[in-house]
Amino acid sequence: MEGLTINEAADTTGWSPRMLRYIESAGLIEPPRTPKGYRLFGPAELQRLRTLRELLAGFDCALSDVAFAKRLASDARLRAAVERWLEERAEKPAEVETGDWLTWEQQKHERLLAIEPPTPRLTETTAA
Amino acid sequence: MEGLTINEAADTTGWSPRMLRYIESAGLIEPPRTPKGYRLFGPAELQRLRTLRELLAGFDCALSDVAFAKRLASDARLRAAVERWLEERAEKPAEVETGDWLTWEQQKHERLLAIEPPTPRLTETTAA
DNA sequence: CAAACCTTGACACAATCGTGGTAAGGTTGG
DNA sequence: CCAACCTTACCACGATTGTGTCAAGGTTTG
Repeated sequence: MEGLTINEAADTTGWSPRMLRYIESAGLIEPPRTPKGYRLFGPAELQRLRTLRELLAGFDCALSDVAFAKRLASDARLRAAVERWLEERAEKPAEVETGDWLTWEQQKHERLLAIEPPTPRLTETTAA
Repeated sequence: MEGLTINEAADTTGWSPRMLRYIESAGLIEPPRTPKGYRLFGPAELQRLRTLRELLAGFDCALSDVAFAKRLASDARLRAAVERWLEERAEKPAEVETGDWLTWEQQKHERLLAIEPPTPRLTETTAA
């Protein structure tokens, strides 16, 4: 047979069998199966699992982070939206002072009212 | 006072003041402060906050996901590591003969070490 | 056949995330 | 001066993540 079973894979990668299933459920690996449904971990999967370990430990990030990175890599719309948001830099309204700022300030109260939910919170410390 | 205070910003963005502080603590916004430490939300911050709302709702992702995306954008080494992991595709070693795959494993190991050097990916992504 | 695997599913539990609330204290402005 | 803001720092609480363990049942193999 070509590939390690889940317990053997656990031994060689340092993950527990439980975690191997969990990682699969998170969409980060996809080991092939035998006709009867047994997972078979080939060299590629094993390498991926070891590298994943180093990745998480070395950069102190979470499985869900890598899962999101995968989503980013495969969903162009999501990636574009996130990039757009990140590039919306927080620039100070320094040059708007010429008058745009005043206009904006004047409109601020209108905008306050424009938010449809009648925000029942007028003071932050609402007794509950 | 060139900017809204936290409660005004909360009203215009739909976030609670509590969440505005939380989002800041997550590193996703960085509103300037008055000399005495009061946060001041300018138009850019407010826009960012509204967009963030749409982003999370529209793609059903979490604040921590966006925070990680920001990390990805600003940390080239992390980005390279994650990309490398994602590209380590589950290329099936075809029909690996029983004696072959150990060598293959070893070669892969060497291959990994080969790309280990700090990949001077200097493609700065404008983020800091 | 029976032991030793594998599968999915569930219960459990610490840690963290997302969110609200409150307290103690400084700042602002009428 | 005093009410209404702001600040940080906690406590609380449901939801999710990460992880172990166990149960019920199918599979492989000595």
